[in-house]
Amino acid sequence: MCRRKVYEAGATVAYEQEKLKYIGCIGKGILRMRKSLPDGRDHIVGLLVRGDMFGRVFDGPVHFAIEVATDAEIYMFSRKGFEDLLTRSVELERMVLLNILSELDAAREWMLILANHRTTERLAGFLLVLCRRWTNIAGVTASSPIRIKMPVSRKDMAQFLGTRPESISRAFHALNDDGIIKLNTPHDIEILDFDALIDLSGMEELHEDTAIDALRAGGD
Amino acid sequence: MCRRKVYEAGATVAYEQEKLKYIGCIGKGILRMRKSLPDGRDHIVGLLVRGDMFGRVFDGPVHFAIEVATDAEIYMFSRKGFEDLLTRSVELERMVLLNILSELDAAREWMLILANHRTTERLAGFLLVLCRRWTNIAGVTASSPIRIKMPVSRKDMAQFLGTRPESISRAFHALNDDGIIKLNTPHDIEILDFDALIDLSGMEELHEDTAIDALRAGGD
DNA sequence: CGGCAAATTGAAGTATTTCAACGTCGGTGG
DNA sequence: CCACCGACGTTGAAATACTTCAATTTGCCG
Repeated sequence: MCRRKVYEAGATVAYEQEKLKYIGCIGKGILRMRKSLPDGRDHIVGLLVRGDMFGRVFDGPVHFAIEVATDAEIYMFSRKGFEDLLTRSVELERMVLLNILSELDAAREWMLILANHRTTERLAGFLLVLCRRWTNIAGVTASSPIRIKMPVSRKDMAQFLGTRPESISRAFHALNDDGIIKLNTPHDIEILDFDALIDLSGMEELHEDTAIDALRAGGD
Repeated sequence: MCRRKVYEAGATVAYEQEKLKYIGCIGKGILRMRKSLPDGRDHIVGLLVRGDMFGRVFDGPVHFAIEVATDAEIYMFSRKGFEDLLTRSVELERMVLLNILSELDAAREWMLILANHRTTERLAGFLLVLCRRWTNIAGVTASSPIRIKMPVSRKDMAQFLGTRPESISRAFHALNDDGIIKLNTPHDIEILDFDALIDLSGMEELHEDTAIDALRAGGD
């Protein structure tokens, strides 16, 4: 009932509006959720990392294309089998419910970040989410200082944050010049000042966040 | 186990990070979900209308303040009783799960709208969501043409769409001057051209949306 | 080493923010 | 009943930030 599949970066796992016959669970790697518009514009709606699931339970087609950003390992459950399993196990159904609730939280957090006016503010929020939720998963190393192996291109970040690659680049270098981050290479980034990032992003509650504190302890 | 409460516009039903002892279900009126920042900025994260619920099932505190935008009627379920009920009824738990899934969809749709660059584009998306999901609920009248009694202030819209009240005002008048909407008063708006709104917002899939078609039929 | 895609930089054009001022509406108190 | 006040919406003008387009550099892969 469960198969393991390996994908290479650039592959497409599911297309928009496709009615998937399976539920996917990410074991390794990073996937993009992409929404394409007929006029050529498109947006990255979210990223999926280890433990995240896609393919809708008890419901219609997926609304976004699922693409592989970095080589990935995915566990596929037959949709029917999975639903039967859920139906028989109340505990499992509750776990799935809690999982979806936390995805909802994450989506609302992204909305807050996207509502920031300036690109540097949105980028700050993006980096914080990367650090806080994806430590040791998405190329975030809890070293001293914290080091991020950025898993997506400037263009992907731009589409996600509602701006252009050029603006992302300028925002990165602005943070770099202010001593808030250090750009070793375009995809190798160190976080030097978490509090400055938090102030920029407007996510004040992270000043007391335990996950961030743990990183800060190593990073200062 | 279920109590009905009436609130006046401006009241606060729940504060940020409050651990609610109940689950709320909106019967009438509109509520705002607000995130306040210590530095004075704050954002509207979402609106709640009839049938929407708040207060987290099987989980932690609410992450946003819940405020009353227009006089509202709310049904309160004791949290404990509600969870027991869910535990006993598989069907009910599944309904709640589906409800949360559609909230997740809605949040991702908002993310797409917020990722638009120009204020008029984001406002167009906002108006479409109002029409499509809240017909006959949130002051949207399925007349000919469609008429919206806007339930929130320009400032609230600005905070939600990540801009300033002045820009919202200019965007409204830009749409008005282009003949896409008609501003009777600041809060009494008619939708004249759905397709133009859809093109602006980038939500192309709405060209074939049945809910929009129904409105268009009355409106053209 | 060569070629290509990604990232960066510069400069001009466009959109938004900011600050200030004005108009309108609804409610209050004289 | 009317004048006043305050909140809200609108408008204008200057400052700022972002987009756009073009050119250049960097990094990666064969």
